[in-house]
Amino acid sequence: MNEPSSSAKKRRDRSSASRRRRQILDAALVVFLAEGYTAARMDDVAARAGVAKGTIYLHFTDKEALFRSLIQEEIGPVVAGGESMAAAFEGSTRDLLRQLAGVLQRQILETHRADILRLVLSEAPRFPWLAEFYWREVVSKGMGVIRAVTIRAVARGEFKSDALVRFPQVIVAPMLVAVIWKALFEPFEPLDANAMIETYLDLLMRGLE
Amino acid sequence: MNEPSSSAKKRRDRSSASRRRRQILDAALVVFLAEGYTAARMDDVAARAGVAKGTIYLHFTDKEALFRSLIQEEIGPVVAGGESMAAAFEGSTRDLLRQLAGVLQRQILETHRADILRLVLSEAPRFPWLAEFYWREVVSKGMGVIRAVTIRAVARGEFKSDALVRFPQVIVAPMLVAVIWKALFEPFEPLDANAMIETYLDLLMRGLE
Amino acid sequence: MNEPSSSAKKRRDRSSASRRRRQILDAALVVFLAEGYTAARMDDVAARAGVAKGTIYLHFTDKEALFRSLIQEEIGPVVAGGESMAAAFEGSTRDLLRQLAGVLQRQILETHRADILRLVLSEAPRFPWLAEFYWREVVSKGMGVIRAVTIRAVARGEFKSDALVRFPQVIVAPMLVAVIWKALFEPFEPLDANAMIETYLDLLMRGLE
Amino acid sequence: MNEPSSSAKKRRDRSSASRRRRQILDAALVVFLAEGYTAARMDDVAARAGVAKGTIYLHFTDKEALFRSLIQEEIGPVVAGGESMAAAFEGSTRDLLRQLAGVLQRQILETHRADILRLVLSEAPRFPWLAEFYWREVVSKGMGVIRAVTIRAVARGEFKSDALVRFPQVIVAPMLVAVIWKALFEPFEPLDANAMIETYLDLLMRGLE
DNA sequence: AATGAATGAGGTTTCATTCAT
DNA sequence: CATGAATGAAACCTCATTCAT
Repeated sequence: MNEPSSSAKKRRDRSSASRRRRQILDAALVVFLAEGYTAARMDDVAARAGVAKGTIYLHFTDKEALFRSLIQEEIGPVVAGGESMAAAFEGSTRDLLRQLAGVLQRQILETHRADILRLVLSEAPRFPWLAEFYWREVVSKGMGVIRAVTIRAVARGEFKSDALVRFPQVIVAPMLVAVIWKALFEPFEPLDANAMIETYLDLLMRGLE
Repeated sequence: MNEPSSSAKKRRDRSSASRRRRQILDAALVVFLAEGYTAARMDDVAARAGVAKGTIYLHFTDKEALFRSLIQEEIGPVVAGGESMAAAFEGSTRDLLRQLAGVLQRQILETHRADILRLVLSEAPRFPWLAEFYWREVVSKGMGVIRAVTIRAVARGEFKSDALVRFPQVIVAPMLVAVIWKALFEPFEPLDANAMIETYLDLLMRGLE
Repeated sequence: MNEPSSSAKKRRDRSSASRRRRQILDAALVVFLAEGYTAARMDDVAARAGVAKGTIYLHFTDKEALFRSLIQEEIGPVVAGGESMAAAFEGSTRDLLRQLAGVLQRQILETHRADILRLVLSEAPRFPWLAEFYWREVVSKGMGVIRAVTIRAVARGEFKSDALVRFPQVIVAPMLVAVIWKALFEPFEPLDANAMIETYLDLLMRGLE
Repeated sequence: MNEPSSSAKKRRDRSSASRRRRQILDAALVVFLAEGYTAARMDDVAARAGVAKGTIYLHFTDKEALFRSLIQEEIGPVVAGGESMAAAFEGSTRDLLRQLAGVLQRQILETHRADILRLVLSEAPRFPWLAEFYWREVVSKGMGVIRAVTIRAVARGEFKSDALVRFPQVIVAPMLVAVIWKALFEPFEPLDANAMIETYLDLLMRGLE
C-alpha cells in the first residue's frame, strides 16, 4: 500500500473534480446566455472553461444535462430564505416587503440568478421540464410567500386592498423589468434598478394602505 | 406562349407574391417562437407555410433576413397610435393612462405582438440590431409617451409624485409579467391578465395622486 | 400549367432517386465489406457513391438503416428459385442437387450475394435482427428445400442414408468454404471453387447412394 | 525503501505481470468477439479485465498490438499436434482422419479457438497481416497434413479418389459450418456438431474408398 | 507498476443554402 | 416563379491514447 493516503487522494480528487465541474458550469452559463441553448457550442463552453471538449462529457452526460445542472444548481435557496424571513419578521408588513425586496435585489439582481432567469424566459418553451421546474422551485413558492404575507396584512388591517392576494405577481413585476432592461437596453439608457424598485414599492404601499 | 394579359398577370402575381410572403412570415413566427431562432428549421417554416424550401429564398435573402422582416413588419404602429391618442386626449390623466393600457392590451397582449416581444427578449443578445431596433422603434417611443403624459400630469397637479417621470418602465411592468406568465406558467396557474393590469393601475394611481 | 407533364417528371424523379439509392447501396456494400460496419465511414460511402455526405441521409435514415437496406434488398429471391425448381424437377435427385448447386454457384458465389453472406457472418453478433433475418429468409428456407428433396430421395430409394435429412447443412458447407477462401486466402493459394464443389458433390453422392 | 528481497519480488512481479496480461487478453477476446475489433472499446476491455485503462498500455503498445497478441498467442500448437500424429499413426487412413477430426473438435470447436477463427473471418479484410498469419500458421499447415495423409492413402490404395489431394479444404468444411452455425443460428435451431461431423466423415469415406 | 482524468482527432448527423429542372 | 434533391460546413459526442500522481 505504498500510495498516498487514500483519503487524501479521494479528497483531492473530489475537490479537483468539483472545481472542474464549477469551471464548466460557469463557462456554460456565460455561453448559453450569450448564444442561447441551441446556438451555444460545446466547443465554446470548453474553451471558456479552459478544458478540452471531451472533458465536459466526463462531468455531464450531454448538452442538455449540462443545461439542466446549470439551472438546478444555480437556483438555490433564495426563496427558502424569504419564507423563513417572513415567518420570523416582527415589524410592519411595509417594512417586511421592503426587506424582502432588498433580499431579492441582492440575491437575484446582483448575481448570476438574474441571468438564470433570463435563460429560463428564453428556453422554457423548448424544455417542458424547465418551466415546470422553475414554477415548482421558484415561482409558486415566491407567490406563496407574498400571498401569506399580504393575507396577514389584510387581516391585521395594515392593507385595505387584497390586490396582492389576488395578484402577487405585481410585486415582482419591476424586478422582471429591471432584469430585462439591464440585459437589453442598458446601453441605450441606463437604469437605476434599485431606485426604480424603491420608488415602485413606495407607490404600491401608498396605494395599498 | 399564350399568356394572360400582362396587366392582369402582374396584378395576380403581385398579390400572389405578397400572399406567399405573408404565409411565410406567419409560419416563421410560429416556428421561431416554438423553437427559437437557431433551432428553428427552414424546412419547418416552409412546411408550415405550405411552400417549398427554395421558395423562401425567393422572398428573403437568408434566415436572418426572414427574422428581421418578421420583427420589423409585425411591430407596426402601436406606439404611434399611443402618441396621437395622448396628444388628442381631453380627460384626466388617470383616464388617459387607462385608455392607453387598454390599447396596449388589445394591440399587444391579444395579438402576435406579445409573441414578437418574447422573441425579442429571447434573441436580442444574439442580434445587436434587434435590441437596437426594438429600443428605437418601441421602447424609447413608449417611454417618451409615458414621460410626456406624466410630466403634464405633474404640472397640472394631477400627480403628486414624479415617479413615473423617472421610471416610466413601471407602467409596462405588469404587461411584461402577463406576457411571460401566459407563455410559461399558464398551465400551472392561469392568470387573468386584464384584471391584474387593472388592479395594478388602480394601486398605482392611488399611490400617485 | 406550363410544366413538363407531371407523370414524366414523376417518372424521371423516381428513376433518378432510385438510381442514387442504388449507387449508394453499391458503394456501401464495398465499403462495409472492406472495413466492417463500424469502421466503415459514411464519408467513404459517399465518396465512392459519388455523392455528398448529406445525400445519403436523403435516402436512408441513418447508418444502420443503410446497412439494413443493403442486407434486405440484396438477398432477394435465390431461395425461392430453388424451391420451385425442386418442385418442378423431373430427373434423378443426383441431377437435381447438381442443378441446385449450379444455381447457387451462379446466384451466390458469382455475385454480390457472396459478399452479403460474409457481411452477415461478420456483423451478425452485433445486430440481433441480422442473424434472425438471415435465418428466416435464407437459411431456414434453404435447409427446408434440401430436406424436402432428400426425404423424397430416401423414400424413392435413391439415397440409402438419411444423413442429409438430419444435416442438410452439409450440402452448403463447401460453398461456405469457397466464399471464405476467396475472400481471405485466394492471394496465397487460388481455389477453383466450381471444381471443388463438383468434386465434393461427387463424393457425397457416392457416399449417399 | 524497505523492499522485499529482490529475487522474490521479481518472481512475484513476473507472475503478477503475466497474470495481468492473461486477464487482459481474455477480456479482449470476449469484447472483440462481441463487438468486433473497431467497435470494441478499450474501456470495456479494461473493465472486464478488472484493470484501469492505462494498465493495458503497460502490456500492449496499442489496440492493434493487443489484437495481434490475442491472435498469435491463442492459436498455438493445434496443427503441430496434427502433424506429429499423422507421422506416427499406424492404422488405416480412415481411422487417422477420424482421429484428426476428433482432435480438431476437442481443440477448436470446444475452445476459444473457434472464437478466434470467427474473429479472423470477420477482421481479416482490415488486417492484411491477419489473413497472412492465419494462412501461414494454420491453414497452409493444415492443408499440408491432409494432403500428405491422402497422398499416402491413395498410394496405398486405401482411397480410390484423389479428391482430397486436390481439395483438402473439403475436410474442414463441416467444421466451419459448425463454428458459424453455433455463433449465429443456434438460437433458432440447435445443431449437434459432433454428430454432423461424424456423419459427414462417414459419407466422405464411403465416397472416397 | 497502476491509475483514471484529460485530451482532441475523427465519426455521425443536421440543416441553411443553391440550382437544375 | 416554384420546386426539392443535393451540397458540405459545422455541431455533438466518442474513444484511443497520454501522463501526472
